[in-house]
Amino acid sequence: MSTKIRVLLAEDELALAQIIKESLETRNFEVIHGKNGEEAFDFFLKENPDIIVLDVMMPLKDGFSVAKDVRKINKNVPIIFLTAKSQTLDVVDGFAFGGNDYLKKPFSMEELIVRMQSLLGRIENKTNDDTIAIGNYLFYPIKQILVHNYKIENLTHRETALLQLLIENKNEIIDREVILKIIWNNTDFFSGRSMDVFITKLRKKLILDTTIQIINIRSKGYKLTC
Amino acid sequence: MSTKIRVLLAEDELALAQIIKESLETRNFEVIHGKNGEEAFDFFLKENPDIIVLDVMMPLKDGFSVAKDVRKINKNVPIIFLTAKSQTLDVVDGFAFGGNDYLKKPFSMEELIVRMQSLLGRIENKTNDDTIAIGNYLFYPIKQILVHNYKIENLTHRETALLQLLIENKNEIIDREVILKIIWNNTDFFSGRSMDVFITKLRKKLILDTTIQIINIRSKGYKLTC
DNA sequence: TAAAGTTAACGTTTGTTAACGTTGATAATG
DNA sequence: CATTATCAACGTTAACAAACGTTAACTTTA
Repeated sequence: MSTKIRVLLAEDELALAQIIKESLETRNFEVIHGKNGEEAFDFFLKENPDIIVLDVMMPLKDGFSVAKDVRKINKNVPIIFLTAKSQTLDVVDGFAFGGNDYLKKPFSMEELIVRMQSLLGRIENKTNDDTIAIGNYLFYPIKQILVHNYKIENLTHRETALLQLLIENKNEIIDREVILKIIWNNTDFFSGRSMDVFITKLRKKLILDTTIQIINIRSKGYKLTC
Repeated sequence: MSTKIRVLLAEDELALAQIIKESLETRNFEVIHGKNGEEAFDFFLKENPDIIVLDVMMPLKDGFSVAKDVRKINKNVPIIFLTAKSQTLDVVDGFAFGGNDYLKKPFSMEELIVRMQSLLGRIENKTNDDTIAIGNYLFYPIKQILVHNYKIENLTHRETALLQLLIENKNEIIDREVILKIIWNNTDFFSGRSMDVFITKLRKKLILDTTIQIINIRSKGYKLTC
């Protein structure tokens, strides 16, 4: 199972396609580019991408039509439409043809990535218990290791326990006291200092994906986001 | 913060309604059942559901009519129509009345659930606290950052809380006292001074889009506009 | 006796307090 | 009636203390 997410991008404006492709590649997506609807559909059949981004207006075969044919074969792969028209009708049509989201041009890369991650997120995080995906790391609590791009980083027991607690409560604040009670079984001053040290250690070991952050909420606790 | 998703189901065929209700409940949805259009609309007003599933043909008030009235009050809640007729015309009408998707009877529960999840996923991402567009900034309350043109600006917890409150009440005045009570849990003189400081900090961090303004209404409170 | 975890020391960040400047509404004055 | 005085509300900056981050020395554990 490769960690890179494979994106099929169907876009006839080559300059735009290039920009999107490069932006996505810097974020560790693999991008397959079809220059028109037919080519895109061919690539879909051959490459089995994880997510599809379709321009609506394209030569040979429009985006809606591609989506319709894709859905005959695969009901799950997320589809995002890019549309220059802003009419509601288009948007509605997109959903009717099996799209999951749409973006009006012009759009920012941030927006596209957010939407993609949202659609992927629902599928992605269903990995099993002894492997947890976190950003573009894989975390194996039982083995006490973090894997990034096939490179293994060993974790100690305390590091593992702390990271697991943070991941189990991803995007939520965990009170300092709660962490201390669970992992150190003790909320005194020195345990607090110790926790700080381990937070530092984890931040260092997670530095290869900058989207992962362990955020401190002063006087409350910590929150892991990605 | 993952409370049950609340579904309003409007369906006059009681046997079918019961099947849908039970299926959804086993999947951890909470279901409110209206036996006709009027009852359904009443429930909508009282219960503020997360998603609405409307049979089109119902006594007293049909599904389209319910959708039309719902949309007067709430433009975001996803609406799915159930229709026995298979004409495209109906479908188009459904979208015209503000529906987001439709299912032809007979349909499988799997299909209904997939459609529901698809719509909920999208909405979650728009209204949910993950990403909020504000002017040409993107605000990520969970990550405590503001992004402008790919440039990241870190926010502290207080800054995040205050900005989120302002954005949630965009274009409306929030009373000083309300802000102080919610964020500082305290309305004394010093908290007031502290709030002033944070208003200044936010204004500075939002300076890259001059259309965004935090306006003071003397002796009342603040209003964020953009 | 290495490796893991804790303690200690010190640097950095965050939120509060304080001091003072600016603005706007109302009242007093010529 | 226009001008000025006054005062409270708000804005801005900086100083400060507490919380947190980081590094390294030290102690414990397997």
